[in-house]
Amino acid sequence: MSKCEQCIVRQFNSLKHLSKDELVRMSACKTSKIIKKGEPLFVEGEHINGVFCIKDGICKVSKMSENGKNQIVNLVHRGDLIGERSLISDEVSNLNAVALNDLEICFIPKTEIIKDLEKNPNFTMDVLKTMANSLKNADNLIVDMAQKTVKQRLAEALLNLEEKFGTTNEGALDIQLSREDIANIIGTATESAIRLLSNLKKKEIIVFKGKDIKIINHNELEKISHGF
Amino acid sequence: MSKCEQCIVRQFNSLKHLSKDELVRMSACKTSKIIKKGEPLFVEGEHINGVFCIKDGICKVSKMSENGKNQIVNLVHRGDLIGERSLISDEVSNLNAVALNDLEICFIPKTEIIKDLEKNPNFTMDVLKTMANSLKNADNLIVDMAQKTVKQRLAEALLNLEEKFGTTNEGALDIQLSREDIANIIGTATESAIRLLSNLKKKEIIVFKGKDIKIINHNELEKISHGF
DNA sequence: CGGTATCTTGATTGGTATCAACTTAAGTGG
DNA sequence: CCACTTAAGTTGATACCAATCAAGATACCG
Repeated sequence: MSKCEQCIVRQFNSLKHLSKDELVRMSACKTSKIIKKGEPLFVEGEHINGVFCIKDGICKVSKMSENGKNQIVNLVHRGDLIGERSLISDEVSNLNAVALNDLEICFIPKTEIIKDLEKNPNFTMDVLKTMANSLKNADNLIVDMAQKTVKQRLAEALLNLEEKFGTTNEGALDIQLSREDIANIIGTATESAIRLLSNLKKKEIIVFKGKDIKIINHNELEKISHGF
Repeated sequence: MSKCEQCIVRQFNSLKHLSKDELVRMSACKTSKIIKKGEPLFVEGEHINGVFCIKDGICKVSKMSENGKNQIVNLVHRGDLIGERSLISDEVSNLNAVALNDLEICFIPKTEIIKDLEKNPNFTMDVLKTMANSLKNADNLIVDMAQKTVKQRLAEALLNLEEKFGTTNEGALDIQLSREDIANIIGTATESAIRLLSNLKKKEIIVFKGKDIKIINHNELEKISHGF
């Protein structure tokens, strides 16, 4: 099994602030796992009791609404930590995490890492920073959901996806989402998302390359997301 | 000027974890202020550089959307801290805070309290806990905004307001909100909010007492918020 | 080569925003 | 105290957006 202290991925998240000693200790108690595409990493109501560090792959974080619809609240990928909240509160998870493609992750039990949270202020401060940033993003998302039209939200989502996940050699978004996933990101019915995507294609703002989506006219998409 | 170490309000937030010494030091550099109803505590784009502790009154925390509409993302009151994020990041505020009624607050400069954040793990952990909880609430709000109808959101908002702010002697919500404020909480046009409130009144689920709102039929309101 | 999941398009319905007119309430100054 | 002004609340009519239902097309998989 690979060692935490040699893991590159760690550089991308709060774990980079752990000392050599702390990493060795962590390495000894962590477990690695492969989650297949479509399989859950954890589900609503589950006790997580630790954090997951994503070594490879993309994971959709979602929540069920009362009417049975799935809302994706975040997409996390290589380098991200997930489940930090379980370190702080003993509540069960309020979110689902499902692999969007094959997922390679490490699980670090709460019992181990909690010591670092108490004794390593650099680590704690970084967790705090990450959480503060998530909170800011969440506030922005609330405003968008409440005030923007579905069309605007789709345009914005496409731009955000490109910024976050980048593009392939051919210029397509480097993330594969079903129409349903896209609908669940922007919070609308699948058919509505499909319809709007199809409109964007007609206007030659985006094109479909097989399963991939490629943005051609960023400028226009930007305009749409701002309500023009 | 009153002293932090004797302040009751402190018991309600993370400051309760500070030591006597820390409080004395804090007391020496804090400033007290009265913000009149309708006046801003801080606005979007401003450098806050400290935290506000609310001694009395209610403050609406909102964010402007691109189309010029105001979305209320939180209501904070007596005992709450606001501006914690300014301790962690040097970014300007992304939110507005406006007094809903006359507001009595203390301001503690970042330069002072940042030391406690670095050296008092109990305090840091409580800030972390508070933030984790805010994040959970924000996720829930995202799902509600994305998936619930305006009618559902109004019903839910009324119940939440009652739970958070309690009721007066006469059983009315112990918070005075304009129709516009209510609309900005649930993320809809003012007229839509008015219409729905008026419907709830017709069905004798709520009544208006002067400026106050009183919930009579909690059961029915609960049902509506769940989509029936 | 079926069979199933995903995708796509059309028609219909209902919810919500918007615009406009009006009523009521809340100051303000004479 | 009244007349005036302004803000806030209310209601109706209309148009637009998005959800839903239904049907068909395309891709995917054993």
